[in-house]
Amino acid sequence: MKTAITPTRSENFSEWYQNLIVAADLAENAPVRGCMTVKPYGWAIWELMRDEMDKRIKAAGVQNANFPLLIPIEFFNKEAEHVAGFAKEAAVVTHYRLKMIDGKLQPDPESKLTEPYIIRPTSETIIGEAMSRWVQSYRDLPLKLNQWVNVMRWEMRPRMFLRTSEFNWQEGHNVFATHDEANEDARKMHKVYGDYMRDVLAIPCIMGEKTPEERFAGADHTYTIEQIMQDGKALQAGTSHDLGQHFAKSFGIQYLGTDGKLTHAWTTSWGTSTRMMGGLFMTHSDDDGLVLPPVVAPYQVVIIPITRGDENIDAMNEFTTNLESQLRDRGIRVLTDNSDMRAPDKMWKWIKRGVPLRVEIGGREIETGTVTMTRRDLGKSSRETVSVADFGETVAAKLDTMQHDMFAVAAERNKTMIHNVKDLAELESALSKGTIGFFRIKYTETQNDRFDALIEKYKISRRCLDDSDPSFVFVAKSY
RNA sequence: CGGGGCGUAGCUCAGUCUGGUAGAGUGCUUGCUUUGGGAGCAAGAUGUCGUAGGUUCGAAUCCUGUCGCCCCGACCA
Repeated sequence: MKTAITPTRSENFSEWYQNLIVAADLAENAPVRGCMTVKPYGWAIWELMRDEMDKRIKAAGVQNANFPLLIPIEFFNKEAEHVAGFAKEAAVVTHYRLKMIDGKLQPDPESKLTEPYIIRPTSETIIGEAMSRWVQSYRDLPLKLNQWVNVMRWEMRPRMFLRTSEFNWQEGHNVFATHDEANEDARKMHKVYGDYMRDVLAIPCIMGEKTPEERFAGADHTYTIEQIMQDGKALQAGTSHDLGQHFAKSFGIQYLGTDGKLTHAWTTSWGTSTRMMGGLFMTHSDDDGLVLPPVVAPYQVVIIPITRGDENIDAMNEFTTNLESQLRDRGIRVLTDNSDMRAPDKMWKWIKRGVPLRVEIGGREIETGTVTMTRRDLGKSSRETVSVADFGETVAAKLDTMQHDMFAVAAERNKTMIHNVKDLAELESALSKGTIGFFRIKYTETQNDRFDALIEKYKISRRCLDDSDPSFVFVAKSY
């Protein structure tokens, strides 16, 4: 059978993924190394994802703000572990103007900055500096801030959406009076992320704490959301950190308590990025292209008029206008594709872009007052004809069902991707046989040289501890 | 940053070994016939052969430099 994307997932997953991005018109590689240009269709998906996440962040009592793109190097120096984590991938701004030298525009040597700036890879430091001034008294706490910005990390091996040198994200930074509150907050935002993945992106996740080996540079605890891709690899889709007092001490974030004593505060930070889009695409899509859960589909329904040139265009327009308004009244995003492409080409275009429901309208439907529709996730076999009178209600119900079905299908697949292994021997045996997915093993089994050798040999890593029993750890290959 | 591969039409690539006026498929444009899961025929347009230099009567082709991309490592929120 001919598929819209070649190679197929089973033939070559990573090439399939790259071709998917092109076929669905999501993004392209930018002229700047490691960076991508997100195209309108891709960005429309991001906007829906972002708006939904923003709503949930605000519901958690967080306010949005905006901090500078450039961070003084000295700020990075203040937290030793943090510097070590990001120094190797920092882009540095050293000059502030250009000059024509030998017919070429070059940084003007005269404009060299005495103190260079780093383009933010994350903003703990510059926000920490602000917090040290904003937090004076216990009355200023808790302080909860978030920003939606782009950041830059000089990646050696970029992959669209999954790892790009520049990416967009939200980073939340909260301050509390006590460690208990801070830790509770880190866990709370972790849960916000997990709920979001399930309800909005229809992606089942493994949620848990990072082991000390894998936690964020400068954190006491890192809580992660790990997704399982169709090829069994892990994707870290969001993290929430309990930063202890590290940044508070480095930046002097202190408050005067009711006891009249000056105490260092406790901070958290938590982020999700455009990487989530990569996870969304890799989780649900198939060999014919993108499959989007209705909640984040720019067009939830596309109406495709099938014309032969001999029908009454006015009747057709009247018919589709009625259908559109039925959907708009229910807040459903709909597009009628009146472009002059041939009908089969339109079909494939919207299949590749993952539109949840395709509606076909031709002379047959107009005559009988019916509508024919097909679900993207189930394909041709789900083609069904309903009466115009029930259209809006049927569509709303189908979109809702589809959102849940997509989660269920992914959850079912995840089950087959998680393997319990009792010791290293069993783990190695599975890996050597090419078993894909996550392996659940006693954490203590991974505390030795033999496990380190397996990491080296099979490119695996500890993804996170099992939330239901933290003496177990999940191990997998990752993106 | 190491190892390998590749830069030729919008896209995928042939042509390079063996130097001699730039090619195919697809897409695009136009027309007719078509149209319910990727239509057919016909006509047409499209290039600084990544880039800079060298060798040569002559370079996509040979030589040197350089830039970029992909894959595999190393590195990594």
